[in-house]
Amino acid sequence: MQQSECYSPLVREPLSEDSAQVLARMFKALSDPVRLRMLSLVASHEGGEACVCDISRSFDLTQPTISHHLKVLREAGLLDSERRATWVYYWVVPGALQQLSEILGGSALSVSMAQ
Amino acid sequence: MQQSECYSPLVREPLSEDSAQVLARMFKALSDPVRLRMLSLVASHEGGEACVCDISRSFDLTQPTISHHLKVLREAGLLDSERRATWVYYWVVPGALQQLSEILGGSALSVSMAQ
DNA sequence: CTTCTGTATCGATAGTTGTCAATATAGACA
DNA sequence: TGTCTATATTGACAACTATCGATACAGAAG
Repeated sequence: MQQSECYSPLVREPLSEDSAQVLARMFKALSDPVRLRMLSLVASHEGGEACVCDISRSFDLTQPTISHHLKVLREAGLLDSERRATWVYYWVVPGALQQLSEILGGSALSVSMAQ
Repeated sequence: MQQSECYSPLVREPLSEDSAQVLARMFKALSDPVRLRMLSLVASHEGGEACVCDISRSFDLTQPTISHHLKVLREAGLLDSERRATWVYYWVVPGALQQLSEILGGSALSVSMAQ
């Protein structure tokens, strides 16, 4: 199996400014420990979704702050949400994490032979 | 092949605060369009490495700013560097990108069936 | 309509960050 | 030694962000 052909986009050629812009926004959403834990909590929650009340219980932060972080994750395209009666449920946008994963790692050995 | 068994760590269970801290630092290094392009430029450069002079030529930024971004990427564990005579060369730390990739995506379908 | 609960938005503030000009450092070469 | 080039560090500043308290909004239940 050839390796030089299956590099990730990031390694195959320099990112365009536009691509970098979009990607940076997604990574920025992941650049906060609280948001990473939120995303992981939602992703690993039963049924693949969690309401804000579930999430709030896991963090020692005020409710507006929780809401703010969820908004950042939603606007980055990582979470989606829906209101059901009194509660709002969040889930991971299908494919979003895998898309980022592929951009970074692509194939297994992408960068390991650079040196 | 079963899918529910090969989820990425992030999807399998809620991240610990410590893990989130470490991960967030790496993602923060990727959260700037300039740094993403720099990383990509180095990774895709001939021989897997580039000197600062190569990098500088691709950005409309002052030299101190270039140097600052490279430092952030180095301190996040994504780039390493070495001085050779007058020039300083940077390369991607082997495995760094793939590690991040695995945490995000794990297996192919990790999140796509959440809904 | 009123009240209660869950969630979002607003406004303010302390802390962080991207950028630059100025300066310092390291090595090559006279 | 001194000078030149490549890179790093320092200091300053504007822009951004994480957080909070106060307030607004949405739906359920009286």
